[in-house]
Parts: sequence; structure tokens; C-alpha cells
Amino acid sequence: MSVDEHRRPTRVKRLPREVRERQILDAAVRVFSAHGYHSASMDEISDVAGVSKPMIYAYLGHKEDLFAACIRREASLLVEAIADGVAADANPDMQLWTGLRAFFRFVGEQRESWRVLHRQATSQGGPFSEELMGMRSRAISLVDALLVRSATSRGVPTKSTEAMAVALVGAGESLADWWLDHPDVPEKTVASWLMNLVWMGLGDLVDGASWLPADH
Amino acid sequence: MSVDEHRRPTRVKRLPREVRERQILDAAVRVFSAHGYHSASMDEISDVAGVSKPMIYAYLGHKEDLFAACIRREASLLVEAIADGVAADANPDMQLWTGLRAFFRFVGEQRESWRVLHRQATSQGGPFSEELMGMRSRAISLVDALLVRSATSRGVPTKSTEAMAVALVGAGESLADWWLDHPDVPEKTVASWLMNLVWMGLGDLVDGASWLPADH
DNA sequence: TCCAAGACCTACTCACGAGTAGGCTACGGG
DNA sequence: CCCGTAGCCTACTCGTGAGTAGGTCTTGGA
Repeated sequence: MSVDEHRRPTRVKRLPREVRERQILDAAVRVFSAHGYHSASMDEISDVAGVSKPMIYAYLGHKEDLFAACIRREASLLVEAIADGVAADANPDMQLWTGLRAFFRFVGEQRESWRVLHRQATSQGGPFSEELMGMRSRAISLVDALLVRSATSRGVPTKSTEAMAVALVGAGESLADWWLDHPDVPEKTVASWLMNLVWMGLGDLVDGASWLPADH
Repeated sequence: MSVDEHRRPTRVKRLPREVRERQILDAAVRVFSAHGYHSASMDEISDVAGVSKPMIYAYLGHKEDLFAACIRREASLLVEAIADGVAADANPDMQLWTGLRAFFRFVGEQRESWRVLHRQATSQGGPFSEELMGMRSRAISLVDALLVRSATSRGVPTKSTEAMAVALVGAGESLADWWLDHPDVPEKTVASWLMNLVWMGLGDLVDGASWLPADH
């Protein structure tokens, strides 16, 4: 035993850099998602990607760079999705509603991406989080802008809307994590729970009132 | 230069195990808080604690055990504080209010503890988080119970109150993190923002209504 | 046909950090 | 005064994983 023990079945062909980079990023997201930044090893990533380690260094740079690249790619997709949702001009509550739905839809469809974004990136205080925090800020700004627009220039203090945007985003993140463990709940339902919490408020909900989308 | 370069000033005396353990835990919280679980080295912790590494192993066990011990200690304090706040029997909104205030007071006073609890522990998917997740669950349960009690047995689905409790806790965590970067805002103010968000809801706030504590 | 460039690999080096072996010293009880 | 025990340390081992040196093979153009 051992003659030719390492033969790769007709070596998967040489591929253009572009393709390899995507493969590597995909692999990296999976591995980072599974183990977290520190515990993920470049060896495992190269393994999953089906290339050798030096390729990663040649194409995407060091571990930090690679991680940042993952964050950038995934976060852009998420923020874009939300922004598109909110964009449709309508009442504040409908804007928030479509934004929330876009957010939960993304999380539902891209669980691994979400794990990387939320669980891993927020924790590592290092230079990575720059990337992520920038995106998170964009999300917060979206919400903040919505709040400011809504509060018809009553003398609402700037900081309070910002803080509420932060709280709302945090609520979304937390609920999204919970949802990972309760996949049976439909996306629309989760979204409506959060919508009711932040739009109606517990005070109203306790009294039996609730918010419903004014669809068609 | 270098004669005696390592003289410790009259060696700080031998101390009973009890005291050393507290010193080590204190140091561990600081270091974990500063660098995160993985990047924190046992060497640095022993250094900060003013003892040698083997002492840590002798008293608190391996790195994981040490981390778990930190979590356990800090989380207990936090949950206790919140539970005490909520305990005072009163209306649901006042219960929530006192709970929130207790939470933010803890965060304000124990910033490093909070960092360890939130930033570090939630990220590491390992066996550590067991400890932390248990505590977080207790917090969520507190809120959930409050919600269930409030919703006067109208047919509110269990899952929705649980989910809302999760969202609320997430909002609190997120806002607490934001607060770390805006220390000028008084504790009571932050608490009232969150209170308004979740009790009144954006719908009411947009209309200019707001919640105020019914104090004295 | 030859060469340059780019895809791709094996097989290392090297630092760092967890965990340990094997001590030494102070103190309290017999 | 002697010894057991508990506080405490220096100085290691050893695995793991980031990052690299230095090549090979293939393809397309001159």
C-alpha cells in the first residue's frame, strides 16, 4: 500500500485567479463561521477550499486580510438588502417593516454569513472589526435616519434617536440569533414580533393592541 | 546595572489561598476583558495577578476553567442585581424600569466585567459559553415572566413573549455597548431611552408621547 | 520552438503560549 | 527542634498554527 497514495483524480484543472478567490472566500466564511476567527486555521480553510495554503496568501493575503475580505463581502450584501428594503418610499412604519423583513430574510438564507458577521466579528476587538463596525454603523444610520425623519422635527434629542437605533439593531441581532435555534418559526412571524415590540411597545401590547402590515 | 535587578520589594508575603484566588480572578477579568479569551495569555494573567503561572493552575485549573470561573462570578452579580431590581412588587412597567436601571447601573460600574460577559463569552462557541448562556437565559426568563404576567392571560403565544424577551435583552446589550463609548450620558437617561422604546414603542414616540417614571 | 508568466504545490521555519516537573521556603504543631 | 504541609517559583516541554522558501508544471504568445 502507498504506491501513488496521493494521486488527486486528474487534478481539478488550473483555474483563473478570480474563481479561486471566490472559492477561498466561500471556504473561509464556512470555517470562520464554524470555529470563530482564532480557532479557524488557515490549513483548514485551504483544505476546504481545495487549494494549498500559499495560494491563499498569494491571493487574499494574511489571515486578518482574509477575514476582513469575508466581512466586507457578506456585510455589503446584508446592508444592501436592508437598504433596498427601506428605500421604497412609504410611511415610516412600512419602511421599518420592509427593512426588518429584508434583514430576517437575509439571515434565514445566509446563516453562515450571519454567524461570521455577528458572532465572530463583533467579538474580536482587533482591526477586523473596523470593517464590520463600519457596516453596522451604516445599518444604525439607516434606522436613525428613519427615526429622525419620522419624529417630525419635534425637539427630539439627536442622541436619543441614535441610541434607539442602536437598541433596535441590537434587538434584531439578538432575535436573529434566537431564530437560528428556532428555525420552525417563519420569517414573517419573527419580523412581526420585533415590529410589534418596537413600534407598538409593550405598553400597547399588554393592552391587547398590535401592529399589522397594511398589505394590499 | 543588573545586580539584583529582580528583587521583589520584600516579597509581598505569603497569602492564604482565598485571597490569591480573588486576586487571580480579578486579574483574569481584566485581561480577558482587554484581549478576549484566545488572545489573553495565562502568562499575562499571572503577571497582572502578581503570582506565577503554576499558582493559577493549582488554584483555578486550566484556562477554560478560569474563564468559566470569571463568567460565573460576574454573571451572578449581574443577574442578582437585576432580579433584586425587578423583585419589588409593582406594576409591570415599574418592574421593567427598575430592572433596566439595575442593569445599566451594573454596566456603568463594572465596565470590565460587562466586556467579559458580553463581548467575549458570547462569541466563543466553546464549552465556556455554557456558563454564560445559562445566565443570559435567566435574564431572558425574568423578562419573559414579566411579559407573561403582564399580558393578562390573553391568548398570547408563548413563543412570542420569549422572542420579545430575547429582543429586549439584545437591545439592552447593544445599548450598553454603545454607552461604553458615550460615558457622558447619565445612566438614568440611557435607561429611559430603552424604556421608552420598548414600552411606548416608536409609534407612540413619533406622535410625541413618552413614558415617565411615576416617582414619588 | 522557446520563454515568460502565472497557477500551484511540498515541506519546511519559527514564535508563541498552554501546561508541567521539580524544586525551594516559611510556618505551625508535635 | 524537626517535619509536614501549603504557598510559591524557575525553567523547562511540546503542540499547534501562521507564514515562507523554493520549487514544478502548464499555457499562450513571439
